[in-house]
Order: sequence, then structure tokens, then C-alpha cells
Amino acid sequence: MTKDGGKKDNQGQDKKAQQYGVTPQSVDFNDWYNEVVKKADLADNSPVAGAMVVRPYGSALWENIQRWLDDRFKASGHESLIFPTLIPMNFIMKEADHVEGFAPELFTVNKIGTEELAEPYVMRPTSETIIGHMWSGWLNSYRDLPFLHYQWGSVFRAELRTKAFLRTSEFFWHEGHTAHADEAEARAEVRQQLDLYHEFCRDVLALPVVRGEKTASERFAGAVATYSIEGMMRDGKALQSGTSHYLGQNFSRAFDVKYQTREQKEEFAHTTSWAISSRIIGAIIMTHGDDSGLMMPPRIAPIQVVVIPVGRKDNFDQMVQEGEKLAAELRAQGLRVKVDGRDGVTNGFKYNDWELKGVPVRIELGPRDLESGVLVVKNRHSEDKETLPRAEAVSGMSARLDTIHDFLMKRATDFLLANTAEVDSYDAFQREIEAGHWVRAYHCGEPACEKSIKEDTKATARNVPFDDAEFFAERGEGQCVKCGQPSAYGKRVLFGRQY
RNA sequence: CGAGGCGUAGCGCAGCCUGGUAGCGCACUACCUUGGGGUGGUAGGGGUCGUGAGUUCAAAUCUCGCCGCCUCGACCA
Repeated sequence: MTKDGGKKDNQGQDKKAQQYGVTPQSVDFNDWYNEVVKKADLADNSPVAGAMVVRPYGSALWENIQRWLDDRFKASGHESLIFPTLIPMNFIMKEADHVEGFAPELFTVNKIGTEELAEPYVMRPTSETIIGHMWSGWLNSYRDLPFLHYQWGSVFRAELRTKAFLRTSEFFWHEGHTAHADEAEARAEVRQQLDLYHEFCRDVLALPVVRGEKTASERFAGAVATYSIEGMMRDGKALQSGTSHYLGQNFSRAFDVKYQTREQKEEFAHTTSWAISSRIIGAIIMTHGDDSGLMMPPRIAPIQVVVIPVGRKDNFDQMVQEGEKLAAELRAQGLRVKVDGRDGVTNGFKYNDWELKGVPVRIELGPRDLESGVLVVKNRHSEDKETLPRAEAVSGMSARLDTIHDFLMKRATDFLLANTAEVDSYDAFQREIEAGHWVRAYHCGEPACEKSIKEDTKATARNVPFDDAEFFAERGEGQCVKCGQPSAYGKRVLFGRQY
């Protein structure tokens, strides 16, 4: 917190201010974020530069994310597989744009023991190349298609400036890779997976996101088209929270992924790839978090309800047991419940602790409550404590979590809309960006023009919202906000500063 | 990778300028106390000062290299 190390006369006084809680968002959003990540026990720095250690609480969150997505992938006919972490370096070189995009950030393995390798490997930055290589051997006939594959794993991209979850040199994700007989089917897959990500964000994480297509300069290295979902963080910056790419035949040509058609012609497959990474955890933190710490969306929260037994020395153990009984009732409904039976820690400490960790609902259970058959229930995002009949509190818990979900979704959506401006002049554009807002503006579609906007304002084109996007979908024409040329895309482009 | 800042116990810091072998608060352990919003007390344990080298009789303290973290910039999911 204190940044000037030269301060005198400060031998740990003013302890409360330093010990408890996190720096308010309004004071320093970066500090807030870093402190929340560490103090909520999500992750810690590791001895490896730019690579984090995900601690049990963060890992539990990630596992819940994985589980939901994995179920849906399988439900739509996708199959998981496992590829090596190492990729022959020359594979990366086979797709021209791909090389250019990834070469600067590759970790290279060029030695085994003391032996120099004639053919170096790279730590995979993404697996299109090696998967393409293998597909080439697996694909013969149109009857073999589609390939609907994905894998969970980590990838490596050397980053010069890292931040827990948002940008680390090794990060965790799933990468979906599919191959199709024709463009239409491949494009449908691309859209289907992006829509799944959108559904996941909306219905599970309570994250409002804008679906749209990336402009040419923001496209994935080697893609024909890149689509993204963009979320707005509490500081007004955008976070690309998921991507889906139509790769055309770029990779299939580079890796000879071809098949014989029904008409007995040889054809290259149309491929796709799509991903959500551990970065999505950063989106959860920065969309819902507040000055008390994290706020876990209830449907993904590792702990949905925490039970705090309140008691004195003579009855504390009994209250913990009662807490466990209560927890068992809630678990029987499929809820994830924790009983905080720590002794010697005061209730106030526990309240603050679980608020920092963002547990959506807290139940206090003390002798008085037990006697009168009530429970004291408090939602993480509210100041109010409710005293409810026990049966009602228990049976209504799932509905309560749904209500919290809806509240978070609405709050985040309101925030996103309130902090997005529609502008038609470059003055207004710069002013709005400077104020930390998103901007919707017409743009000519020229990469050079986009670049100059970025140089002026640090803002980039986030995406061009779909016609059926939940926000900002209206079509229209105008003049480029920067250069005055006729607009491209048939609608306003979403601009913002980004993570 | 460029500029700046910072690395002393798990956390937040003092000590460094004016070298003499480490201190405060919290946390931790034990006991007592307290217990419905970060209880109070007593007694303890823990660091060789990011790392390597140099200067010196002596280095947390002075010098240089390296590493790491943070912010800004360039680059990127």
C-alpha cells in the first residue's frame, strides 16, 4: 500500500488501516486488483517470472468453470483429446501470419541434457499447428468429418508485463479445434461456440458481454475471421473474455488437412478454433468485486453459502455441530456449503474474511436462533441481515442465489450501458475514452486509421457487434470518427481501452 | 524490452544517509479472556536483511552486476 519507502516514524502504527481489507477501487484500481487476488487466496506469485500459482480457492473456481464448459462441449458432440505441450518449432513456421504473431513470445526448448537439439521445440502458444499436423493423418474422406475436438491444458506466451489471471506467461484454457467439410458448417461452429461462451457468461458468471467480430487488425494470427465477447471491468476497460476463430483453409493448407469429397475431388478442410482462458477469472474479479473484496457469482462460486456458528465457550462446539446439520440440509439441495468452525476467531473477523472471498450468502447460527427456529441470513452484496424461519431460509436458498445472480447481472449491465457513449466527433471520442468509457463510433475500417486512434487515445476497436448482439446491434452508416471517410461494417464499432 | 519505483519474518513497515552482526504492529503457537461486525491479556516461536561479487577489521547499511515485484510505455488472450 504505502509506496514511498522513505517514510519515518512509522513502526507499524495505524495497524487497522494497513492490516485489514483492500485498497479501495477508487484509490487505485490496480492495487485493489492485486490485493484481492492475493488476500482472497486466489493466486500467488511464483518464483517463475510472469507465472502465477493458482491456490486452492482459485483452483476450485477454475474447476467449476471447466466443469460447466466441459459438460456443454460434450453435449454438443465435441470430444476431448490431449496433445503434447511441446511443438516442433518448424510447425509454427508453416503458417505465415501465425509465425509473425507468435514468434516473439515463444519459449524454446533447444537442449536435452547438454545435447543441442537439431530440431528445437517450442512450448505451445496454441495448438493449431500440431493438431493440423495430426489431422492430416487422420483425415481421408468427407465421411470422417467433422472433427470436433478440444483439449484442456496450459499454453505459454512470454509476456513482458504480466498480471495475475489477466496476462501470465503460462495460462490455462481449453482450446477447441474443429475441422469441417465446408465453410458454412465451419462458420456455424464458430458462431455456436461463441454463443455458448456468451451463454456461460450471462447465465453462469453474471457477466454481460458484447458479441461481435474483431476488426482485421485485432484478428487472431492466421484466422480469416475472429469473433469475441467483450466485457467491461469496473474501471471501464474492456476485457476480451472469449474468442472463436474461423480459420478458413489457412491451417489445413499449411498442414495438408485434406479429404476426398463425395464427388471424388480433393478438398482442404475448413477449420475453427475457440478458447476461454483463466483470464475469465480476472473478468469475474473486476466485474463484480467491490471495496470489501471479491464477489463470486453464485452459480460458479466454490462456496455458495458459508455458515458461521455463533457461540460462547460453553456452547461453541454444539453450535458448530448445529452448523454442520444445517450445512447438510443445504448440501442435500446440491449447494456448496462451508461451515466456518474456526475457534478463537471472532465473528466479525469471519464476516470480513468471507466477504473478502466473495461468498454470496452468509448464515449466522447462534443459540438464540436455534431456540427460536430462525436463521440470520445476509447476502454478500447487501448490508441487510434478514432473520428468517429456518425452513424458509433453507428451502429458499437456491432461489436466493438466483436472485443474487440476477442482481449481479443487472448491476454489471447497467454499468456497462452507463459507461458507453455514442459519439460522432473525434473530440467527443477522445473525451469519452479519457473518462474511462467505451465509445461507439463509425469507423472507416482502415487498419492504419485504427492504429492512429490507438496512438492518440490508447483505445482499440473491441469488436463490431453482431446484428443480434444484446447491445449495440443497431445498423447504420456514417463517417469515420477519425478520418471522415465513409463508415465500414454497416454499424458503429465498439472502442475502448483494454486489458 | 525502454523509463521510473521498490525488494528487511506470512502481511504492512522502521533501521540504511552518519557500517559494529536486526526491530515494531498484525499474523502464528500456548494458556486465559472474549464471542450476533475485524475482543483483551500473558508468555513464546520465526528473519542474516532478494541474490552474487567487491570495499572494509567489520556490510541490512557503501559500490557494481544479476533476479524479482509494481507503475507507465511498446507488445500481447
